[in-house]
Amino acid sequence: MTMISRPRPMWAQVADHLTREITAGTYRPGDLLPSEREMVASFRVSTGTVRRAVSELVAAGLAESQQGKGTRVKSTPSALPGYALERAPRRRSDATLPPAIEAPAVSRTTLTGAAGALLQAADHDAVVIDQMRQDPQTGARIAHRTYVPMATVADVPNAAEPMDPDAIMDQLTAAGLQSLTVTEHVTARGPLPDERTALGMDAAGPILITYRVISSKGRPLMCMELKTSAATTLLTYQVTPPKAPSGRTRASA
Amino acid sequence: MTMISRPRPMWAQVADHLTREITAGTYRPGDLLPSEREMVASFRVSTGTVRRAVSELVAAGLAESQQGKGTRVKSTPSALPGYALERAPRRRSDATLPPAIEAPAVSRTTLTGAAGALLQAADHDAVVIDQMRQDPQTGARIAHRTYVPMATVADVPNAAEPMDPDAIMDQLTAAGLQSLTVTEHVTARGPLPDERTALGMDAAGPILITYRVISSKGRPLMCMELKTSAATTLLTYQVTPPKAPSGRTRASA
DNA sequence: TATCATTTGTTCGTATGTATC
DNA sequence: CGATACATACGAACAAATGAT
Repeated sequence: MTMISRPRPMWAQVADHLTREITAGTYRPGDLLPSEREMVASFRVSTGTVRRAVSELVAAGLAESQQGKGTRVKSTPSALPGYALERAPRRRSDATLPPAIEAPAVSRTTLTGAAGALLQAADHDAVVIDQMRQDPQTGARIAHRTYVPMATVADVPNAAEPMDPDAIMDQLTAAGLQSLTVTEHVTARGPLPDERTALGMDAAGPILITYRVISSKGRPLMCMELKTSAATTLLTYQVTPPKAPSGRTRASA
Repeated sequence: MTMISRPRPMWAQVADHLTREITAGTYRPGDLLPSEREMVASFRVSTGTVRRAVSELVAAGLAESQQGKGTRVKSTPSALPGYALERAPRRRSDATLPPAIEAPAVSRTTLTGAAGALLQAADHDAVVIDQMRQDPQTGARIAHRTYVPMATVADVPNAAEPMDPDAIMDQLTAAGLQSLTVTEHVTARGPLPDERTALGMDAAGPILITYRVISSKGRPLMCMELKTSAATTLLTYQVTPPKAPSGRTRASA
């Protein structure tokens, strides 16, 4: 049982508590959360408070409610959506990131969810490097996280050290890894209460998440995750027009 | 005053009503919406119902609430966020869209919000072509909309007719427009209640929105908007690794 | 500075509807 | 059919921020 104190809204505290229990594995994917009535009893709060907390989890993609059945922990928290819409981008221009406002924090975790799926290394261990960044002009914050699987650390010793995102490619090629490809995935979801505070999101609204995966000959080497408030950030891609429209003037669908 | 019947949840009906009044101009950007108490009185519903409705508008980016002041209509509904994060994509692969499941609907509106800003033609008139698409495998729905400003219609007569997105580039080059560039913008926000039904979103969660702008020599010609449920769709971009890392091995930040 | 009315934010408790098993 | 669980709706009270008096 976790203590519930005053200043932070009680619905947020309940949501935090459930989030911790889910990420800690107390409730495993597919499990049913306690029913609303049970939580009302155990947390000693009203139904509205519990409903608000659960709806935050659902908005964040951690759980799924269904009338008559219950609220179930999502099979893979923040997993990848089923339908992949591939876009056709081309031109290169330096991927500029705003400056860091904190020292990088290095830790180690087990790969789960989207990062695990994209790195094809679910349940494997990885080094994660967290660094908060902020655009001086607009104040927009970006939570930057790099996942480096242990297999990559073995091949590229420097990879586990915090470095500028632009310098990573150089390190990989210096380590002899060839034919590097980069794929970027974009998705969005509602923020968890603690993500909202970390990103300094005053208003409501979802967060944009991009995963940039660097692979060598089809083997994923590392993954860089970018979380920003969708309300303050616009992702922009330069795209090539379909190559030289020679003769194929396709008709309407 | 709009009639409020039963089957659709009352909070959704109130949200729909407010959305119509905002888009119709009854409440202009910057205006305060009626206070919760006033709406409770005028709609004859409870405070909770009004709060739910208003929170939907806020999540969709149409309005902004502030304690002690009121709820204000956002300066530009679904406007562009301030901070632009430019990514560095490269490789081309055909931008595949799932098949259409409805006949295209053509209408005409005034450009506002993000589309108006991106086309640099706010408050100008444009032809809009709506077409719902659906992926057969996953059932993911995509609301596809093309904005063709009247200025472009004048130069490219066929542009105002529904056609396959891939064929548009051909039409533009056939009309003599040169050095075409394509820029794609990605953002996300909470869905309006009617968008949620249109996209068949059962669960909660935000929608991903991409704007693909085609320009000729810096002049925006048209804009294609794509709205999908973020829970079911993953946007994917192929990106070029920074060109030939010759010697510049940048150190950490 | 202090007070007050207004407005949104939070929390409570209850009742009813509806899907699931 | 009944039990369970979430969804909707109601009404009340107090807290906290705001702006004017």
